[in-house]
Amino acid sequence: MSAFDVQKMATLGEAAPNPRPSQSPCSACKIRHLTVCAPLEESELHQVAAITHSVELGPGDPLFDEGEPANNVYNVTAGTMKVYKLLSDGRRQVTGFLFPGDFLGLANNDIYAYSAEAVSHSTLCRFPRRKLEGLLEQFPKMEKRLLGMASHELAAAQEQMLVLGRKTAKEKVATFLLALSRRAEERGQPADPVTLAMSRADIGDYLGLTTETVSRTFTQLRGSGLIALQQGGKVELRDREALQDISEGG
Amino acid sequence: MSAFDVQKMATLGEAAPNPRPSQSPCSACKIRHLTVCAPLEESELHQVAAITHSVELGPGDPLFDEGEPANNVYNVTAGTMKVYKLLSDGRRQVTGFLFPGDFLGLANNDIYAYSAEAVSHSTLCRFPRRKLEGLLEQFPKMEKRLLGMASHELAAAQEQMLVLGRKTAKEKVATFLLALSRRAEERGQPADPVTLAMSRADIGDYLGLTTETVSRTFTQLRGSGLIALQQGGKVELRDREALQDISEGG
DNA sequence: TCGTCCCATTGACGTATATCAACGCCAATT
DNA sequence: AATTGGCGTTGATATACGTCAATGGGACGA
Repeated sequence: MSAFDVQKMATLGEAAPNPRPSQSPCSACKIRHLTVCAPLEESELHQVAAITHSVELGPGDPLFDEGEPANNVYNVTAGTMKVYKLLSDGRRQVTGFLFPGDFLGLANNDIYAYSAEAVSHSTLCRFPRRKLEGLLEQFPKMEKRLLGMASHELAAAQEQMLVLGRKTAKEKVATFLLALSRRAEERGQPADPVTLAMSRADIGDYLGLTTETVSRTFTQLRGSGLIALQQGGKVELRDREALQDISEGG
Repeated sequence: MSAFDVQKMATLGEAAPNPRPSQSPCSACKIRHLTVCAPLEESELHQVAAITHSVELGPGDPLFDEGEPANNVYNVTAGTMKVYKLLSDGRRQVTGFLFPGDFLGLANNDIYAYSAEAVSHSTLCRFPRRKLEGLLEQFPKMEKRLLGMASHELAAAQEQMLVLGRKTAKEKVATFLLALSRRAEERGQPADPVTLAMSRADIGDYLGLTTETVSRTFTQLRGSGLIALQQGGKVELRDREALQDISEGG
């Protein structure tokens, strides 16, 4: 068992102190590409760079846990993260997967409402909350940008409620694959084959299914020729139109 | 599917003209109490009043439909609204119930992502989007307030994902009743008995259940002495602690 | 090279909830 | 008073998905 795993188990068992992920100041060069910074002028970027730090996480590393004081917000710059909520008996709901450009850690009270953990090796840009607030005061356009991102997330959350509450397993998986493909495309990555960085268990916890049902549904879609499972967790979408029809309940 | 449902779907099928709800300018007196206006000075309120109109809806009246151009945002001032999304075959997911103080109509592209309809007789304050944007430019603290409200909604949406994806029918209903009670309390209304303005079908579509299962679950909770069903859709919470335990999966 | 562990897959079986159907209540209408 | 329609409740049955269990493969360390 690796040192990493020991650390993780301790975190789960007792309220362990936060892991100490590697950190270094964010370079202005990278800051420029952060989604929240899009509206800023070149001359304003260094003020953002002054308050940020880079964080690096390996697969399975926690970033923060539900209930912790929300001292930071983060922008994903590389890798894949997942955010989730737990019930006391261990049932888990993954509320989202996060990719480069995505934002996390906004909390309306001062406590994180969910836990965040790396799915694959990831890097993030950390904004101390207090300092960020000063920045937002200074740059209302940055605040406007944040509002836009929050609205976007809210719409995604409502869409996911429809998935969780009213779609069948097959429809859920088809919806998931297409959404993942679209998001990959948005980031300029290949939309087909889609890379599934996360495990079947994670997908199940995202879609309100068990790993077994997810697996069976993949098998079923493969049997119908709609997808093909490749090496390295890649999924080829062989018939997007049919998947689209299924995802809409057609 | 009942005749009622068919009729409703027909309304959606053809791009029906918007209902023409009764409208009148919002008085500054009421504006003052709008949640978005909380941060504003007395002297600033009349500028808000200048752009708003009051809208009145009866039970079942639509406010807007998913896919329509999002020309307005609204603040509920009285009554109960519901917002929902539909699948092509009529399956419905209610993504939220809205009470006085709640905001709706924020859309990050220019299209409503969901439909909104009155549950009970309701009044709302309408903000034309373009004019509101000017106002937000002028009052950054109003924008900050909006961001706070959006964050709050986002947290609620994530909580609801946990409910939809991972809770049993009994846990769902217990969670729902407690949440409704808390929200009534926040608005200064009696937390017990809770008034259920919405039908069993609406509750089912909110919790990812059928009306029958909702009904049976109420019956079951009543049988255990945890709730009592009163006249007028009121529910007495006779054992909040037990309900709380159930809602958390204990 | 061989275990070990984790993960994905597959099978057999169980069950929570959906579906289909009937009934009663209440309010509105005639 | 009789009729109608919407809504909530209850019962019988069906089924999609969960649960439990076994197997196999790839990554990793001894």
